[in-house]
Amino acid sequence: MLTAAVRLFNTHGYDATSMFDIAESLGITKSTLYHHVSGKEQLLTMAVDRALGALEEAAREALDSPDPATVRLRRLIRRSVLVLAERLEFVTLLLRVHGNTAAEQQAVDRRRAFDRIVTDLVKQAQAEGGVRADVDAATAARLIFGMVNSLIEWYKPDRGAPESIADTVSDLAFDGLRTH
Amino acid sequence: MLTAAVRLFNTHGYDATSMFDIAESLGITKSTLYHHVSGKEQLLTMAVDRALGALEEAAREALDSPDPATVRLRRLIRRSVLVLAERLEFVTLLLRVHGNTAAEQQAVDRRRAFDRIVTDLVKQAQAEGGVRADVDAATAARLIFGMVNSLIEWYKPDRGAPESIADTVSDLAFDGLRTH
DNA sequence: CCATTAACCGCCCGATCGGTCGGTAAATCA
DNA sequence: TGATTTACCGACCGATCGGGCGGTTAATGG
Repeated sequence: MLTAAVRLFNTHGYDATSMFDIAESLGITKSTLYHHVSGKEQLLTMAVDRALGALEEAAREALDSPDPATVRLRRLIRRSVLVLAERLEFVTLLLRVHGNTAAEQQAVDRRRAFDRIVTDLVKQAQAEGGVRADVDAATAARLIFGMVNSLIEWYKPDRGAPESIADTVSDLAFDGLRTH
Repeated sequence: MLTAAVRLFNTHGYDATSMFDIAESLGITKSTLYHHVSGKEQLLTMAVDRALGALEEAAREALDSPDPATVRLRRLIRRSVLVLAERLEFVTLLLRVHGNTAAEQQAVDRRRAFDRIVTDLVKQAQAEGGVRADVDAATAARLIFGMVNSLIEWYKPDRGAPESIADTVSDLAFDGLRTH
């Protein structure tokens, strides 16, 4: 039921998807749908929670590990790609949310907390000497995760296994396009 | 008038923005707004045209130049960042469009044509030996422009001059995070 | 100065939306 | 078996939306 809603939200947009559409895609009526969920916003909340939960666990791992920041950053990038690939539809919805309601604002705040963790990790990696120090840490963090997050625009299971995509992304993030 | 509409589309979402909202933000009535534009969809079409026009001109430059593909690719990345920064609101709207109407579908098609040009450029650069050949060209193109396109999520004029952001992006794209 | 055009407005319409309510059939449990 | 809960439905409501219509004022040009 949640997955059906998320699929419709992603293909037609959250606002453009009516509760009738969701009910119809499930072969039930709108009334029945309301018997199971409290409203449209709850569907959104549950969906973005599922995405944020996985992302936050990956971030927690990166914080708790005793390894150097550079390897923790690389691992967080890889893990994030895997989360994106595995929960593609939920993360897609999350990344399209823009804080127009209270529930959306909360999701945006949690996303920002994630971004802050990444920025701090980049800063530590720079201090360690593992990452070049001539780029602003916040900018680099945003750009690298811009790369990661772009998966929601193009990733499909037949475009490669999540693990191999994760390798490509972290390779490109650390070594760039140039031949070595 | 167009810019007012685009600003509202970006902050509240296209569907969530009513023609009344747009008219109100201009200090006119809905009737007057309809006297100047044929409808809501025309506003969207005009806005994405303004974004696609600039992007397509950058792509044309990259195609017409006699330089090696590697330098043309780098130039296209830089020019794209500049277009994103200068026409941020229009490109933001463009990148959020998902082909739900005929007009939107046309915009998506033109975006895909742009992506194809980038992929071809990466392929040529790989053939030249200027770009590593161990990553799939289409994947690399999508990831690099995922990085570029992420600007719509965070760029503000006070976060640096467009030119310096363009340098950072192309540096990161070609050389990565690693210290050299 | 008069006719035409452009800019503007108030009022209305049909459609759609999120959500509610009263009630029925089916499952569960004592 | 009888009572209670759960799943389900049709009909309805108030609000909002994109858009249209008829008419008025202001500018323009011969």
